Amino acid sequence: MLNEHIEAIVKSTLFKGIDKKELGLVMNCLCPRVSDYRKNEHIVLTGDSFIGLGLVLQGEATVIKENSAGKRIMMTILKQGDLFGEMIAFSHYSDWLASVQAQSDCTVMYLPKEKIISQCEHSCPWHRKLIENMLAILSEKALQLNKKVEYLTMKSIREKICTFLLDQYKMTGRATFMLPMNRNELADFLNVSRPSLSREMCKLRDEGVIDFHLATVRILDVKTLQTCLE
Amino acid sequence: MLNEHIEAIVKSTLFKGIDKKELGLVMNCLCPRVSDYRKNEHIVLTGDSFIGLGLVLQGEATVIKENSAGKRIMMTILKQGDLFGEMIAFSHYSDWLASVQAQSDCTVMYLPKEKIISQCEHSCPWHRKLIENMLAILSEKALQLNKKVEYLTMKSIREKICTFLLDQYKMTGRATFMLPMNRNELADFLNVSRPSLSREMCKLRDEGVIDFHLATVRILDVKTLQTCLE
DNA sequence: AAAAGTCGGTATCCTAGGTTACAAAAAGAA
DNA sequence: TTCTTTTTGTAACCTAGGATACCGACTTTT
Repeated sequence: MLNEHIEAIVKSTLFKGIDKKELGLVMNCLCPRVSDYRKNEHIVLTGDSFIGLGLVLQGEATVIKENSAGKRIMMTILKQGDLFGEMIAFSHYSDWLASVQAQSDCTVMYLPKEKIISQCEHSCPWHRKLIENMLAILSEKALQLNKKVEYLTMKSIREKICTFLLDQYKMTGRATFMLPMNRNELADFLNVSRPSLSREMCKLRDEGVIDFHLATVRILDVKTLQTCLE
Repeated sequence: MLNEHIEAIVKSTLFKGIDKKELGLVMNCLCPRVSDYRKNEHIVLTGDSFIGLGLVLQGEATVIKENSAGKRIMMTILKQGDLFGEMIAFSHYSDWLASVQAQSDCTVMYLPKEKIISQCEHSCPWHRKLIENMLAILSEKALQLNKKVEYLTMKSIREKICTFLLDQYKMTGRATFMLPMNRNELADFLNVSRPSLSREMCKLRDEGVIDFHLATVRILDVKTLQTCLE
C-alpha cells in the first residue's frame, strides 16, 4: 500500500520533514485504515462518529457543510495530500461537523488521533516531528481564519481594499505588484460584490491614490491609503 | 514561585488534567521564565521576537493588534490563567503579531515551545498530556474562529439572527431559552448595529416566527426560521 | 425615594453597496 | 486571423441597514 501512495504522503504537510526512507516504519507504527470510494460517494457524513484524521491519497473530494436549516454549502476542495478533520481531531467533538464527498474515485487514509500523539515503545524520533507538524497545521489554520475574520469585520469596502493593498505592499516590498487573484476571487475573499469592488477601486484611482491595469497595481500614495483605516 | 502561582496554573487549559502534586515536577522540567510588569507596561510588542507561550499568572492584560495603518485595536482581555501567543508558538512566525499590555500589575510566565513538545529524558507521562492539551487549545481556537467566519459571511441580519437562534435551540433543546448575552454584545458578535438588530428581531416577532421579552426567547415557528437560511 | 446609570425598543434619515445588465477588453481556441 | 469565452469596467436603480436621537422600563446608588 505504501509505495503506490507515497507521493500523496510526501506531499502532505503532516509528514513534512520525515525522511522518505523512514515512512515505511512510520506507517507501520501508525497502521492507518485505508478506504476506497467511488465518484460521488460520501466519504464521511455530518454526525458520523469521528474515526480519525483524513488524508486524501488519491482523487479529489469536496467538504460540504450543512447550515442549521440543512442547506448544503461547499467549503473546500480536497486534492491529493490534503488533510481533513484536522480541526475536530483534538477538539471536544466526537462527530464530524461536515460531510466529505468524493468528486472522483478516491482513496483516503484515516489516522486515529491517539496514534499521532502516543509515543510508541521505541519513542521514534519521527513521532516528535509528527506532533510538531500537527501543531503547525493547527496554528496556521487558526492564523488564516483570524486573518479572514479581520477582513470580514471591516465595515467599508474601501477599508478592505486599502488593507489588502497595504498587506500586499508589505509582503512584496514594492509599490507596483500583481494581485494574486482575479476580481471575482478578490471580491469573494473580501465578501463583497464584484461590481462594488470595481467601483471602489476606480474611485481610489480617480483620487490618485492608486493606479492599476487588470492585475497590476501601483500604490501612488501610501499615506492616503493608510488614513482610510483610521 | 510555584506555590504563589499554583492557582493560575491549575486554572489554565494548558495544564488541565495534570495532577496538582505533579506540577512541581512539571515546572521543574519546563523551567519557565517568569517576569513581572507594572500597570500599563508593555509585556510584549508587535515585532518583538517570540520567546515562548505566555501564561498570565497574576493580574490583567490586554491584547492589542495594530492594523496596516498602525491603528491600535483591542482584541481580548487576558485574566489569570489565560494564555497568549498560542497561535504563533508553533507557526512559521518568529515574531509577535500583536502587543500585550498590562492593565494592572502583572506576572507572566513564558514557556518555550521546544519545552512543550520535547520529551524529557524521563519521558514523563504528563508531557503527553501537555501536548494533548496544546492540540486541544489550538483546535478549539480554530473551531471558534470558524464559527465566527460563518456568522460574518452571512449577508442579511435576518439570516444571522435565525442562525443564532437555531443554534441556541439546538444547544438547549428547548423552544424557550435565554440569550447568553445582552443586545449590545449580540449585535457586536453578529457584527451589526444594535438598533438594526432590534428592528429585525421585532419584525420576526411581528411575523409570528418568534416571541421574546428581553433575554427570554421562544421560537414559535421553526420551519419559517429555517427557510430564512435557504 | 430620588437621582443616575443601564438596557432595550422605536422612528427618521440617508448612504454604502447589492443587483442587474451591458459594453469593452483580454485571453484562448480554432 | 477570427471567433468564442472569460474577465473587467460602468451605469442605473433600489434597499438593507448604519447613525443618531429619544423614550420608557429596570437597576443601582445614595
